[in-house]
Amino acid sequence: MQQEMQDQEFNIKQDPYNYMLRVLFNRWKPYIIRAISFDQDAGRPTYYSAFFKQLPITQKVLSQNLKELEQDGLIERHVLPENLRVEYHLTEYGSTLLPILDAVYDWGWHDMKKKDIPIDPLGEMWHGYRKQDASRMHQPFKNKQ
Amino acid sequence: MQQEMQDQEFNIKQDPYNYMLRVLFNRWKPYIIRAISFDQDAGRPTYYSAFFKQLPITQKVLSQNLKELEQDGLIERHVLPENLRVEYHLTEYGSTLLPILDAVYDWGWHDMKKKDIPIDPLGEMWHGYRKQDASRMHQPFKNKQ
DNA sequence: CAGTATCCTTAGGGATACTG
DNA sequence: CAGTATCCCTAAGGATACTG
Repeated sequence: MQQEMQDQEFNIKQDPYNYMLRVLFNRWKPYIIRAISFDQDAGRPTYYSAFFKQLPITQKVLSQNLKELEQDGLIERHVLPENLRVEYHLTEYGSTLLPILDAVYDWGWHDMKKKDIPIDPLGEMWHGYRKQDASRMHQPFKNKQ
Repeated sequence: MQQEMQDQEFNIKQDPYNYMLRVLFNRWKPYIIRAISFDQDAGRPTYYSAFFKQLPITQKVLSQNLKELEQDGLIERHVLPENLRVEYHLTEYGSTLLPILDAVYDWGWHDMKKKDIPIDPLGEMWHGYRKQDASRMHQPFKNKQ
């Protein structure tokens, strides 16, 4: 019985850390979730087009990530037929990730400060590390100027 | 003065989330830190060769990650000249990441359970989700059978 | 407006061999 | 024993064009 146990190796594909790399810790998901959460706090939904006003992400990558986040139960997608817009909301389940994201951001923020690495001010606003300035926070990245 | 603020875009390279993707959330670092922490709890150091008994990682990738972790102040490297071995320890600073890693693992573990995704038992032992079995936990991955 | 579809680039990691 | 050095490969993301 010990033998049948021993012929197993660690399978990273079935481990929660690796799983979380797919579910949450990729290049854009923390920012997408943060953007939705930020709008939610302000009492408004997040439209598909709104992400581009905050994040230099392409449509392909955004759509991919939104689809995965929806399939994983972290966000909800609502189509408004009258004007062809689509709203995104954080689910309650998805919001259970916010404390983790906060802890990660905070650790990183302090480490960067400690090491004198410059920190992006927009991200700081989203996280309350800098006074919020609406005129900057929704300034489009594209069609700038 | 508002103008000079507005002509800035979000620079992901200077944001803590992205920074943490390099510092901590890559394929192997959570496991490396976990392995050292596990040995530390058991009162012993972690030798370079010991990682290969737990993780299917290559020497190149392990060395790379250990070097970064050391440069980032998360682990310490001690050479024992008498027998040419090298020990690795978690620094106090590095151990401040453990609560975050635990929270990430736990969220992922519960999510996988909820969705009936099989979870690797070795990782569960390292995290106390399964009774520890020393005979399995240090079974080499390489030269198996 | 909110997406697909295609093509391309690159960074991270894997395999293997070699070294002080 | 504890690493480098090379070469290779894939998966994630970027650029651009098109669509209901």
